[in-house]
Formats: sequence, C-alpha cells, structure tokens
Amino acid sequence: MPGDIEATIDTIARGLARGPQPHSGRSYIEVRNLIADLIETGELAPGIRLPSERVLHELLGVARGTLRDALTLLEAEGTMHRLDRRGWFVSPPRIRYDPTTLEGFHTFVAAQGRKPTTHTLSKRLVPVNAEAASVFGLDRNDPIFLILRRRCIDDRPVLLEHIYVDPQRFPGLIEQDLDGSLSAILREHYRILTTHAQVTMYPSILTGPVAQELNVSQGTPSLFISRICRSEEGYVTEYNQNFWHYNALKLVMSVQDRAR
Amino acid sequence: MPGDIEATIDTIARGLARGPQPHSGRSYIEVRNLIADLIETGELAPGIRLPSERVLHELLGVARGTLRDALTLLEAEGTMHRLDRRGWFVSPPRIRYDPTTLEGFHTFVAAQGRKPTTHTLSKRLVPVNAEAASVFGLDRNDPIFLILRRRCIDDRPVLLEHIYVDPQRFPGLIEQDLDGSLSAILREHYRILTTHAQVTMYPSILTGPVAQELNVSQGTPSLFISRICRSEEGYVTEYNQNFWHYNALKLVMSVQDRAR
DNA sequence: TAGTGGTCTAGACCACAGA
DNA sequence: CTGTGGTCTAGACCACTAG
Repeated sequence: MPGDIEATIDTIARGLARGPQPHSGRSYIEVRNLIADLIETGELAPGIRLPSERVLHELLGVARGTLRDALTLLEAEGTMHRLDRRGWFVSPPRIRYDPTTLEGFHTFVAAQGRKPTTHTLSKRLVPVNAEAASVFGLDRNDPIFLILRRRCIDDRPVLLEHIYVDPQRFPGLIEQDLDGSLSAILREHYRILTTHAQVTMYPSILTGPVAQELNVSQGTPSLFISRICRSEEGYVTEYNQNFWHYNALKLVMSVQDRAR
Repeated sequence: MPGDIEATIDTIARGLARGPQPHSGRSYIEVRNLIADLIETGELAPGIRLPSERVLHELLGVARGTLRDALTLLEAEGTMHRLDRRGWFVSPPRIRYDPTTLEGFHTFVAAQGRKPTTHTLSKRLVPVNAEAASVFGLDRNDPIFLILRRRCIDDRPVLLEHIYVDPQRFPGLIEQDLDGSLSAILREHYRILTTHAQVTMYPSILTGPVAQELNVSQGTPSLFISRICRSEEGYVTEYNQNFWHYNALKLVMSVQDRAR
C-alpha cells in the first residue's frame, strides 16, 4: 500500500492546522491530544501506521523525545501500540473477556467478530520450577510438561501463554496438536473436565523472551493473568500463565452477592 | 527521620559495589536490576524514599534521563511509585481484591492487615452526563448525585471514586456522612440492597484532576474498574467508577464452570 | 544497505513542595 | 527560598527490520 504514509502525514498536518486543542500547557500533552483527536474522529483508523518518529517530530515541531513521550502516553492509555523497531500503530478496540467463564480464547474472540489464531511455540518436558511445583504439589525438579503458545487477534500477537500440565495425569499430551483448545483435548482424549479455577490478574510489563515473542519492546505494559484449573475431584488439570498485550483487552463480568 | 536518605545512598552504593548483575546490555535495564535486587533482598524496604534523581544519576554514573527510564520501568512493574514532585518510593505489596464479591473497601483492606481510610472530596447534585444517563435510563441533564471519594491504604492515596446515585431513589443521600460504606447507608437508611453488579476493568493511565487528587504525575499507570450496581428488582442503585493507582492492586478470584 | 525505533547523553528551564 | 521532579532540547550511536 504505497502512499499510505503520505496520506497519514496529510491527515496529521490537517489536524495540526486546526490549531491547538483547548490547550493544556505541556507540549507532549498537546501532541497526545492532537493524535487522540484524529483517532476519535476516525481520521486515523485502527491498524494505521504512523510516519517515522523523525518525520513526525519535525512535522510537529517538537523534539523527538517529546514526541516519544506523547506516543508512550497513548500506548499506556491503550489507544496506540508499537511493534519493536517497526513503528507505531493505531490500536483496534479492546476485546472483551469475561474471566468468570472458562470459555476458550477462540470462542470469545470469534464471538466478537474478530479472528483468533494460535501458534504453539514449543512443548517440552522440563524440570518443574518452584512456583509450579507448589501449585501441583510436586517435588522440585520433577518432570512437567511446559507448553508455550502465542495467540493472535486479527493476526496481531496479543497473548503469550505458559501452560504447565502434569505428565502423570496426561501422558503423551505433547504429542497432540496443541494449536486448538487445550481443554477440548483434555476432555476428549483423557475424559477430564476442568470445572473450576483460581484466577489472579494484575498489570505489569513485558520483558525478555516474552516481549520478543510478541514483537514488542521491552517494558511494554501488560496484563498478567494466571489460572490454576482444577477438575471436579479437585486436582490441578493445568496451570496457565497468560501475558496479555494489555491494550488488547477489557475485562467484563457480572457478579452476584454471594450472601444471597 | 534525618539520615534516612544517607542510609539509602549507602545501600545503593553497596549494591553497586557488588558489580553488574548477570548482565543485560542496556544501561537502564542494569539500573532497574540493581534497584529491583535491593528491593527483593529487603535492603530497600517498602515505603523508603529514594535519593533525588540528581544524586542518584551521579551515583550510578548514568544520565538523568536513563535513570528515569529505569525508574519508570520499575513503576510500570509495580515495584516503585512516585508522589508528584515528592520523589520515588518503594511500593508495598499489592492488596488482594476479589471483584466477584460485593465486599466493601474497608472490609477487604482491613482483612489483610492494612489500614483503610476514606475521604469524601465532594458530593453534589449535577446534570447527568451522557454516559451515566444511559446507565440510569435518565434524560441528558437530569439531576443526579455525584460523589467523589479518595481512599487510602496505610495513608497512601490509592483510589479515586466517582459515584453516581439517582436522587429520585435516594433523596437526601448527600446530607449523610459518606466516609463509610455507601452500601451500608443504602441498606440502613433506605432499606435497599445491592444484589448484583456489572463490572468492567481495564488498565489505563491517570490524567488531570484524578491524578492531582491522588498526588501522582500525569500518565501514571492505573487500573480502571467500573461497577453498575443493581437492586434485587433490577434497577441501578449506584454507578461507580474507580481509578486505582494500579500497582496497589492484585485481582484474585475463583470461578466455577457455569455449564455445570 | 538504508531507515527505523531503541538507547543514551548533557545540558536547560519551569512549577511546585516543603522548610 | 531551595531543591525536587517534570518537561524539553538537540544532538549521537546502536541493533534491528525491511527491501
């Protein structure tokens, strides 16, 4: 799509010509407001890549550092994201996710008219680390299956999963094709259902290999969600750690007063 | 507590003397690792204020900007926070919060051995905005109660609340003392129970007046939680928007498979 | 190989907090 | 008033992506 960047430059120049926003003093805030306005009005649509930082900072008349401050702010708000060394992009709307269901990734993404894909990065038998050992009640260094998967929405990597499964309970699991629903495999191959789970969530950042696999820069904000899944009998079926590219996600749930 | 800062400088100098961490190339990452290590080992305890950026960057031999990159990373991870123009502080452990209960702030904070406090910043009758109007099924600009509260854990402001309540249902509400549990007031004064709620959560940033009321800088990462609370009969009892200083919080919940 | 974002430096001034 | 963090500039080099 040649010319795309030129069109984007024009759009931004036009926004600039409309004059300063109901001003707000600091310059990186003004830059943020300019871009945020263009996104709100739809002049910059989701998926669009911005011109390079060097082109932009000159166009806007601010130092490159100031421009980056503005972009980082938009990233933290969830309206822009970047692909490592590949540029800044306008983010699509957040996907809604209800953590109180045990519904799978493919199900809820597809239900919102988006395209889910999964790619298994590795599946191996490894010595269990301290954390997973305590979850499963294993001894340190006992063997355990570790599965790494990357999941995309509309072909954008948004989620990296670390899944631990006890090989005693599910022998031969990693010989299966794991690009689909894991719980479907546990159900159909092993006749085991996950009936409840303990979920923990908090915002953090992406670092090292996780950031790399998602094509994002060190320090990209993220939402960490871990899930200890259990069978009806109460043993752990899987221990799941999800690193979400955080502006991809919005959590929605309904709750009932338990006292009633 | 004079001398505190000197002690902290010593601690950091000592950490520095232990030599570079299992290296990681970039300098702001090294600085991050140094400070993160001192926090993990307990040499820098929660609540401690770091020396000024100018002292630190000289001590560490990096530019001030690089130091700030490291501190910003630690902030995004949730291990440090800052008070606007007052310095950088080691954060206490995150408080656990179960969004699937309708349990109040005071209850769950106290249950974890921390000290909760609430301060009502304002309570007024205002014309309803578009968003709240649609939640309550009111016409635009109908009058509605808007209550602003700031809540602290161990005297640190961590949460700003915007609460909307329909004055038709709860006449005279803002004449009450609102520093305690709102749901207790609705229950005891009006005999109305909140029995269920629709909860939405996503990470974002703090800006403008919200950031100011929490003594944090523009762009501080946050967790936004909104709650539409309903009575048994199904009408909205309160519409609650919570802006959490995000590294204060960790969400924990258990879920059951609904299909069962 | 050219151009990108990522990192880093060494300055400067301002607004505000706290004594 | 002094010192703090907050903001901003104008450079530079590196590691990597994309052609």
